[in-house]
Amino acid sequence: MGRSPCCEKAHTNKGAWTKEEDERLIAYIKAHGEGCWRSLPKAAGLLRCGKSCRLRWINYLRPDLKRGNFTEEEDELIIKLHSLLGNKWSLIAGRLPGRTDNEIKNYWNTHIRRKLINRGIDPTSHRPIQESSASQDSKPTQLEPVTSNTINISFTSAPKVETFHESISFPGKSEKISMLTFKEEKDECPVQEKFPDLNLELRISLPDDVDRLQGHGKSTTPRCFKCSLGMINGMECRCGRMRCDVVGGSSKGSDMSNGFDFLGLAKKETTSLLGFRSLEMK
DNA sequence: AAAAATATCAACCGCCGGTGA
DNA sequence: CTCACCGGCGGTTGATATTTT
Repeated sequence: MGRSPCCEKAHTNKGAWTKEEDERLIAYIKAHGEGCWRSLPKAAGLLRCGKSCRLRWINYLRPDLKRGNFTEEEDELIIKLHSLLGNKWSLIAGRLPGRTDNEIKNYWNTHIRRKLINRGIDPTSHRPIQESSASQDSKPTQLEPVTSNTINISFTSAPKVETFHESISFPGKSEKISMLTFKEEKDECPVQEKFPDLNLELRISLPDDVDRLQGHGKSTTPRCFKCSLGMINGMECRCGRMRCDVVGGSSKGSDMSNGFDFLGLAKKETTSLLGFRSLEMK
């Protein structure tokens, strides 16, 4: 069963907006406010799709838009936000009053990318190009096979965040997983210095076994995701019959196939990409 | 001056998550 | 729980403007 189209395409205009259409849209929103984009075109007497109206309003007609060239400060802020957030244009736009996600996205693709490349910086990973290309491709997050039995998870696009290595081994598995884990943001943060009001509210944390991290005990049993979220032994726990926080649990209880294969790490051929950032963002 | 190449950016498309019936 | 609807997002396209040859 397919989804119905957002509007009647046969009777809608497409392409550039005319001045008259703009005026109608502005007048309608001034009178009735934003909302219910689906019914707006009809109510406003526009032969446009609701999405098209929304886009036009958000990106070009809104009175609080800044327009004009980006300042050097805005450039740097965009670069820094991009290094932290990746292509989350709406989040980036949220930190630049008067700028839209579309505008920033276009500006990034046409100006900033080139600017960074000229500086010798890979615009995707925000690392020096040589280093970046040496570590495989330019995806923001990736699994890099380090040795035949070690998998390294790196978060290449967050250079300002201090990381430390952590090795995790799984019973019955020959692989050892070496993770780059986030400690906390370093005290010096140019973005915050320059923009003290900036509240990035970024918390990157995959809850993990505290004992293991602190070196207490010899637990090598991975918790299921739900347990990691503090749902130990609850209905939500999918680890199987064992307490999944039991130190050195039995092969049954610790078998990855029995538990929650978080991020698919149990797979031997782990060459797929990890959407770490998207996990955290959503 | 004209043609070709390149840059810019407004707009579209398809997908996704939230929500309510 | 499922389904449909809606708003929102990110990637991409294509028309137009500008620069280069």
